[in-house]
Amino acid sequence: MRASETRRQIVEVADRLFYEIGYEATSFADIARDVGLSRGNFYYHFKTKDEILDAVIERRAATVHALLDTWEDAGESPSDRIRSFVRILVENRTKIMAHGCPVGTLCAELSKLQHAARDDAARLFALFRTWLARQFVALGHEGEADALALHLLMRSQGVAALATAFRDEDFIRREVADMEAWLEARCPAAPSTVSHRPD
Amino acid sequence: MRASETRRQIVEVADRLFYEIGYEATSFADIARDVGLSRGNFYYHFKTKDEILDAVIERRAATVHALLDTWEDAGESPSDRIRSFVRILVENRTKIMAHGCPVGTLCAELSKLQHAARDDAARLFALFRTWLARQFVALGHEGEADALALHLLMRSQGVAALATAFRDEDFIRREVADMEAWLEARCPAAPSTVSHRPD
DNA sequence: GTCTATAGCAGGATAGAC
DNA sequence: GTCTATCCTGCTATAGAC
Repeated sequence: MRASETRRQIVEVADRLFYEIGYEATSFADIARDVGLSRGNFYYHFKTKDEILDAVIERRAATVHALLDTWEDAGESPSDRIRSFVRILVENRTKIMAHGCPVGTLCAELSKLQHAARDDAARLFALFRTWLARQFVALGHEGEADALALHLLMRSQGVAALATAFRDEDFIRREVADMEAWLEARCPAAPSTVSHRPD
Repeated sequence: MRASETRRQIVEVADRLFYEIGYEATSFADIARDVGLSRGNFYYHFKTKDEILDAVIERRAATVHALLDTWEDAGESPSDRIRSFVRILVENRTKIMAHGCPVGTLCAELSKLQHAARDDAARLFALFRTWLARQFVALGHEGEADALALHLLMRSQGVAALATAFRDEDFIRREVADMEAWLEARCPAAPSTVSHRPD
């Protein structure tokens, strides 16, 4: 098999295992087994575990970019696009209840390990942050776009964390509906009469 | 030294290390070193790592109970008490930016490891949940007290997660102020004119 | 109750044959 | 590019002296 294809498979499997059982808990043997490789051959493709982590983070960044592009194209209005972001919590509820948010849990794990790739993982959050902020700017919230973006990111992280702890699907749906109502209050079509700060 | 005192020290050190570097990443050698014990002697007190984990979760539950009791006694009104809960995010900001929320990160880690103590850790969340719900009942929100409690827990988890990723103290303060405003709108003294559901 | 010594195993990583 | 065989390290855990 071509090296690039084997490499791609390794990163794909590692991405899944890092998400499902965590970076540290995933061993070379686990990845090799799932790819169908011997442990020895593994090192032809990746010299260290850190290298695989870098490749996985890069892959996730590409996935996030693709996702944001899809929403950008599909959403008629900025608020439709933001709604797409909010709704992934419901769409991915099964995985989230089992393993949390892929970005949030990786960041948390790498932070504790004081891993060098810690900031690279945080940059995945930043992708959502800047994209959301751009949508809020388009909605006319220039001065507070970044704060609103962080607020929404914060909520989605909180929902993911509690959904994992309590495994409560109704809770996810309730909070997503709440985020949509919050968003509705900030659309130019139905402007809030009180304040533009997150509440 | 008395066995019970040594045991207490082990649990105290393990509690700190599990928080700072994570359960799996913490080795017996780490704990033994910080306590000032030989690795061998360790097993006189705890037979397995899981036993230490159980003791740490028990210790954290006691800490949470003590904290809730303090707030219960100190807070003049239920909303004062809830405000105490919200403000730990600011008070513990340095530790939270470095290692996240002790409860949330433990739950996340044990979930990924599919550890048997997973649900015991989630029960730490439940302590806050029922306590907060009781305060909301006292504020006259009987039917939605649990949903409001979960909403506040969700927010605090989200803030902790993003604070760890971005290490942004201003973000924490802004969101805490926001939670206080949200709470203000739900106090009988200044009732919300729109709805009692979290928004 | 504390120590040293050590078993036993799994992980990351390497060498070299094919 | 893939394999087997192997090394080293660090971990959990045990045995037994003091």
